[in-house]
Amino acid sequence: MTVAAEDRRKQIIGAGLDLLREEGLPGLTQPKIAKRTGLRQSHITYYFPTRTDLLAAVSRAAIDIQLAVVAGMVDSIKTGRQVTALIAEVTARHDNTRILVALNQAADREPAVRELFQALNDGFVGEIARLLSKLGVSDEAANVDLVHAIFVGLSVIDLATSRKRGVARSKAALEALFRLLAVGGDQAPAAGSQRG
Amino acid sequence: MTVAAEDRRKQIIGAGLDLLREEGLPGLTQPKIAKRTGLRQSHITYYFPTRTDLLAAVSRAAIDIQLAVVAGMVDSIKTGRQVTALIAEVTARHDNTRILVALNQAADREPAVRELFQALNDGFVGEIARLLSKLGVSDEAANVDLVHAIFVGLSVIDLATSRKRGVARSKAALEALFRLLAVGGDQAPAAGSQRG
DNA sequence: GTCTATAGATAGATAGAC
DNA sequence: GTCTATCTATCTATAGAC
Repeated sequence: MTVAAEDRRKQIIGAGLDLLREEGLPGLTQPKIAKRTGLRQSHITYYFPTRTDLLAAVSRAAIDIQLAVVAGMVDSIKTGRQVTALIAEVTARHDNTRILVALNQAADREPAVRELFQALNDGFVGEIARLLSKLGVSDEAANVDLVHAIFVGLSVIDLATSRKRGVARSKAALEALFRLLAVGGDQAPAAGSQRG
Repeated sequence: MTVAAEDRRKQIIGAGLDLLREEGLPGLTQPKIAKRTGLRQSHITYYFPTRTDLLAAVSRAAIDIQLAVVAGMVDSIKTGRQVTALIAEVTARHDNTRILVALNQAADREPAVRELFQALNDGFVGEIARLLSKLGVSDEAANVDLVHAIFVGLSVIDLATSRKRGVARSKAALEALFRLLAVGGDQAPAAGSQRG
């Protein structure tokens, strides 16, 4: 495999990621990738013989991006006051959510992607545990799964909803959760905890 | 519009719902509906001239079902002890989640469905408020949105994940949530609250 | 008003030229 | 090994028969 070929593979995957961001899984087609990369349609088949191959390659890249997003999010959080605003902002990034939903959908249909998706979930869980530790909240499994679920749920709901103040509403829900976690986690209700 | 025509419309919508349950949005095609109903493909176009018409009709029916599921769930809950097991069970119904995800995806692309989706969310929110009241938990907006997002998040994660004990894990997260809500909600930590 | 046959668009994959 | 032209499958929509 030459250097040029490897470049083209990256090009194809990059175009595929952009399509997932803009249109979700149904947008990931050979003709659309061909148009964006300047390659011919049948050329995509050459580098990725079957649709499953293409999907797996793009999914791998998408998962890396998702994990980088969440890792960056956790890294940038220094105090408990920032956490809800930062997560709420990410739940409102529809391009990011479309990738998440596309991966989810692909995993539901393609066993190959399903296995990859496990890695994404495990990575998410690890990062969230790191976040909770940072905030001084117990990182027991149930707490981690709660934060994971609310992140996914808020993202998905926001994608399909055009309600006003969507981000503010997500932020309020996140504040409610983290307030509860702080109170319940160390059994010492903080008298001055901010109320949404 | 004759009675027979109305029957066929219902048949078509019914077949469409089954396809959403089994394959999600990409499964909703005229040929597949035709096969299941015994009608010809072009017949589907006759009753629903464009794909958007068909999608809107099926979405309407799907939303009714989703609301009925959640209303039934809330109705059947008598005590706080049941709530986590019941919700966890619903989050593991993949056919139900596929409809939810399909609606979400359709709403992201089709303005017509997007509007309908608002009704689903409003209905969800109303039912969850009713549930929280029933349980003696404050039904303030943030709490309702919190439970809503957790429900959606757990459902979506479970759909694409083949982890062992998925339901048990969802149940543990829900138990943690409702324990926190009960404690934080009425400011009176119940000493004997069960731990997951 | 109801239905059939056919057209038109778009997808993924193959055979074979260079 | 790389690329082009072509083929088959699948989906939606239309024109027109009954």
